[in-house]
Amino acid sequence: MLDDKRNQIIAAALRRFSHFGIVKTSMSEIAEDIKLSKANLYYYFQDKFALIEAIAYQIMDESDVAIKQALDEIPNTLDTLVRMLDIKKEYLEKYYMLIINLQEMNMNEERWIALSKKMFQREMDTISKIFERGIKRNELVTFDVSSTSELYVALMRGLAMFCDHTIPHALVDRDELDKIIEKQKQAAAIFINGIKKSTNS
Amino acid sequence: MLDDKRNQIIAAALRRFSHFGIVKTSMSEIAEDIKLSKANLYYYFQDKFALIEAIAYQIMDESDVAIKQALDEIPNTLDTLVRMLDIKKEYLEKYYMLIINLQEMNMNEERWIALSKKMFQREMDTISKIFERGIKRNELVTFDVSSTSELYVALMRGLAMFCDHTIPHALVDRDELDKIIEKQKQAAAIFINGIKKSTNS
DNA sequence: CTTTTGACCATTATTTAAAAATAGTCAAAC
DNA sequence: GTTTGACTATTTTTAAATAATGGTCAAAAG
Repeated sequence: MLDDKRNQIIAAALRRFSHFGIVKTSMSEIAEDIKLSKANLYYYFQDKFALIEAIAYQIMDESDVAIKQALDEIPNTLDTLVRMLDIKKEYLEKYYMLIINLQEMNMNEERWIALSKKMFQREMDTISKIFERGIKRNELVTFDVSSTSELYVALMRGLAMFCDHTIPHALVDRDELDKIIEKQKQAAAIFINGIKKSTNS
Repeated sequence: MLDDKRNQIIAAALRRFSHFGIVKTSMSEIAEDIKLSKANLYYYFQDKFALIEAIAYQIMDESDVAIKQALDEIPNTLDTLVRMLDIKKEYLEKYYMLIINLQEMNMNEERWIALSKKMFQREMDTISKIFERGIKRNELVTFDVSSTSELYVALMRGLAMFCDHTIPHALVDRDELDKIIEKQKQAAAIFINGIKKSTNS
């Protein structure tokens, strides 16, 4: 079955990408891993980007499921965001090199920018949902959900990038992950407090 | 006078650094600009770093004066922070290349890291003062000023780095400066609201 | 004693050309 | 519908040669 082969390829690529990164993984290597010729791989995926894109979407879908579950289980807005940060951490650890690479790719090529924007958009949509629920639950004040969730996501990403006070250097240091998450949680708490309906201090 | 020559050198270096950047400016060029031999320049500054450091401190001091003035004129915390962002924007525009370069320098060398940390520290100290005043004025709740101002500065810097939703790429795009400041102001508003004493929504 | 300089060196950047690797194609076979 | 070996065009790596730059120093000038 066509789909099965595609998934096999995706799995092999995912393994290499998340370990060695996108650039350091060649299409031949991926093909060899599952005993295919490179030409055959290109029968299933138009080009390298298409393969990467498929993987990116798969990861996004996968983590969306986990987050949707959290949304059902946790009513409180802040707790949900905190949970979300933990989930994101899991994924970052699991697919480290891949995710890092995805973020700092040939950002002068249309398709890469489009993918990057899509990923940001998906994250924004999730946050929007959480915010909207918070408003409905009368936990948060009314505000422009779109621009605020955009700000929130940018904030969290920026915080990740600017881990210690020295180098920004796009790639998140693996060892500093815990520290980053901690800061993000602290920021989330203040942020939510800043858009919460006041109930006395 | 020794100090006069030093200032002359600093002025010349500042001109070149803020225009062409640190790396693309050679010590010979700076010397030539003010009709000195390179060897003579080294009589006044131990090495290139010492010169850069002197400039960095000068800029920090200069902007500190402007900010201190804002602190005297504006009582409200958020307004003060907004003013601060405007001041920072001015400086960033004025010394663009220099400041950008300063942030992404050989960050594996001790002295650079130290300078970078110092700059962060200075920014943190200013924010701390603003926060402390806000607490004293009974405008803000009581909180750990140190860790919170650290978070605030990191937040703002990260936001600057993560301008549009695509490339993080350490250097702030000059054209996007207005957009960035806008976002920073929005973030500052929510942040302050998040640590403000509630007065009813 | 302070300031200035030309000549000098070591190390780092830049350039260039050749070699190797890689993305992607295609006609033909299975 | 799948699979492949053989092929190209384009990037990446590599390595060597060259140029530029940071930094030193002994000696001269003021």
